[in-house]
Amino acid sequence: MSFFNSKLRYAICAAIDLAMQPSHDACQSREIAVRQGIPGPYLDQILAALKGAGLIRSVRGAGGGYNLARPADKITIADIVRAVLRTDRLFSSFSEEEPPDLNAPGVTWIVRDFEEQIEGLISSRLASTTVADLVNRKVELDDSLSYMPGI
Amino acid sequence: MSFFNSKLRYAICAAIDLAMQPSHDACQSREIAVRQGIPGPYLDQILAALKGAGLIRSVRGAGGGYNLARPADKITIADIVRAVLRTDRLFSSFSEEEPPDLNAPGVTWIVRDFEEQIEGLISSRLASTTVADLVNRKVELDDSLSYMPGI
DNA sequence: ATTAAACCTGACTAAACCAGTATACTTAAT
DNA sequence: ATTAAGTATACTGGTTTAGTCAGGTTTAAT
Repeated sequence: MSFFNSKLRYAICAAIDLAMQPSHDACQSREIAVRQGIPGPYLDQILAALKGAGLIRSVRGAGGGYNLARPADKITIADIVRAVLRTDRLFSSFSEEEPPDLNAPGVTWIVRDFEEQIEGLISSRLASTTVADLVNRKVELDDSLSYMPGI
Repeated sequence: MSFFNSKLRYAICAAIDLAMQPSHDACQSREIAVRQGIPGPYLDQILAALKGAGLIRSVRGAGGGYNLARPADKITIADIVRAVLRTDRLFSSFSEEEPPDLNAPGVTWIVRDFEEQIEGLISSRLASTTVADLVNRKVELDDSLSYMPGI
């Protein structure tokens, strides 16, 4: 079991890739695909989803490409997940639709309630992490690895 | 997207159901299935998985049935998930096998690393919640709902 | 000894989902 | 007009999900 699927991972990678490019020049999907090792046509689908959610902008035609639609610190991972899933909530909520049976919340209800607590945990982490955070993390790691004192 | 699948939910329900029965009398799978609304033959598979992991014990033959193998506060939800998944780790680990490339941890690595942080969050919650906790939660809710002051 | 109630095993299946491919089309710059 | 780029949608092989089903074994009660 792993938490993200490949589509989600690709989408996040693509967003980070765009965030790391010098701004204002549009990035072609082909370049992103090569840099990040994502199958070209599959990436196109993913970029379409990101665009549909307004996270990236595109310029069509020759010399066109993609750009982030907002600063990287205004795009959360939760935004990306929602975009790829084409939904406006991360998890299908249950307790709102099915309030506990008065006098007898079934065992099932208890389990779903617990499940939603975990989902809440996940959601808040996804919503509090931005693309910029991940870019920073990469830069930090790059620095700490290339500067090796004593070598 | 929802976090548990139905098999997992059924397994947790079954464990709670067993925990709520007066101890020492074995519980038949049929009874559990009816009480919790779980398809009979499917529940059998699930109980087999729980038994395989040593979480429940069974007594065969007429008048037989199932019991928790340990006190409910010694069985965590993580135990149940591992049992149903028939694996000994909740999530497939990545960073142990693939350390970051020295001089250049790829974007992919950063994403997987983030993913594992989330997985850690989930794991610790699953491991710190026991079947007894969920039983208690049910009892609390039952009480607070049946005692309605002013009615 | 027989029987019925229970658990055990493994094969099977329809539907959905995943991870892509493939194809045809639109748009814009040269 | 040509070409390089994004857009849209259909398709496909493989896997997973959510079960079902048939048959076998064990045990307790009669």
